[in-house]
Amino acid sequence: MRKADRLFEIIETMRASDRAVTAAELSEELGVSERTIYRDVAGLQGQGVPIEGEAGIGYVLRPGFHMPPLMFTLEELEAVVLGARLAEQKGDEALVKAAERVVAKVKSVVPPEMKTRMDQVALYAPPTYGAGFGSVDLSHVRDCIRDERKLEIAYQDLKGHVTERTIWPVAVCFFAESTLLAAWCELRNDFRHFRVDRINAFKQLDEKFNGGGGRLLRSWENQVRGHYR
Amino acid sequence: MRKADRLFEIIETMRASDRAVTAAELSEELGVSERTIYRDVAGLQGQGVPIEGEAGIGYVLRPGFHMPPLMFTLEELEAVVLGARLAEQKGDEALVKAAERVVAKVKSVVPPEMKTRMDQVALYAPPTYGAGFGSVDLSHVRDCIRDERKLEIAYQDLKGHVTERTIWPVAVCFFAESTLLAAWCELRNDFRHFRVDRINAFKQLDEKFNGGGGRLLRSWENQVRGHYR
DNA sequence: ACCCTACTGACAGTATGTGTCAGGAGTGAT
DNA sequence: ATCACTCCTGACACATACTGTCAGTAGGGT
Repeated sequence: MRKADRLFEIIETMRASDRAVTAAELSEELGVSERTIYRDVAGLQGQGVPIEGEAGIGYVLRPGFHMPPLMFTLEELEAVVLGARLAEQKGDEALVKAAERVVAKVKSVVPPEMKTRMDQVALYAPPTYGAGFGSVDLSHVRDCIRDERKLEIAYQDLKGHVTERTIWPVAVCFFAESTLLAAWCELRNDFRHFRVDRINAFKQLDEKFNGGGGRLLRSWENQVRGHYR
Repeated sequence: MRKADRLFEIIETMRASDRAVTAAELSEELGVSERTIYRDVAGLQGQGVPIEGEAGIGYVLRPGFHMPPLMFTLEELEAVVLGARLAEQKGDEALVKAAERVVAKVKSVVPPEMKTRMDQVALYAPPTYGAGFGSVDLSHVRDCIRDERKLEIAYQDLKGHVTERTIWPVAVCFFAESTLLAAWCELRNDFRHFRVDRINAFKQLDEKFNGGGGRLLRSWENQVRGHYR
């Protein structure tokens, strides 16, 4: 149980200090070697804790680690809860958990009298039956979208023909009836939409594609928009 | 780095859940044995985290434990954005605006590099066509639910018969196909569900009902839950 | 140029975490 | 009163993750 709270201590120490904190100071305070401090900090950074280190200076904790109090109106809180409940019905497992945590976090930064209101939000999104994702784990797909990682899929079209394709995943669309994966298809050399329940197999490739920080997403959006009009 | 964030996950999971969480559930979710969960929980309790465990029930995180909530993760931000987009498709006008404001507020507290990510969330909820609300302004209905104000409606049933009822609105349910208003019906002296697109007229009464701060809502939830099983 | 600092890699010993098994005790429903 | 469920504890063996030491690279500030 030593390491677990040492990580916590590191953050607290950085937050308490106004100037930069050196690894040597932390090492002294926590009674471990500097090497361990460097490892711990690397681990924290890997977890997304915004610690910045500069040679010759030390470490500083960039603001944005803790959540500042947010003020929401009653109506906005209802929107948060309804949104989460809808997301819970539509999303994959990881997204469901994320949605629950969002509500919990919002609840914990909101003034006390609002908290009970959040438990009583009278907006419901009942389960949409049979909206399964087949063999595909959507959370992996979302990871690939974020990382701009290529995917190799076996896809079964309307007539039952199976084709293997390498695709650049762009977006996931939650239609009422089905869930689609929008992607650039190397086979067709164009954007295509794949119903996730018809994807028989998928493999995450090491190869990445260059999405240009949302450029590919925008171009897909434009194409879809044009299509719908 | 596995144990450190597992401890954190345990707390988050407990806080996110409204009911008690069993060690088996945690073990499943975190991919470790139950024995490890018991050890972790014991460790957290030793550190002063107010986790209460009761045999036959599970674990609950006693309120009053105020660990400063951490900033949203990427996945949680995705859930916020998806939730808002779904709410925008399902909700009434006021709720749509509220959902937009939620995203704006969340974006304002998130570290800069996350903001661009939020613009690039690749989860879409296309409009569900023909999900109109008829003549009913749902935002008024939601006001009445919050205020525990009675409603007088003219309701057209499946056969086209119109009845006038005084109801105590309890909840709004967003089904894929339609939107329902759950309410205590004074005419039937029981809970009833009204499709909002079949409500011909509705008038907000000055008279209030006593919902007992969510008691009526809970009793409706229980009745529905029983119905579905 | 010099010191301070953040970083990285390799290596070896050990402390620590983990699963399995086995059992005790309390709770709530039937 | 039984049963199913749950929290909880102890023991033990195995694996692995953690740690310190040493050595070296690179960047910042004066």
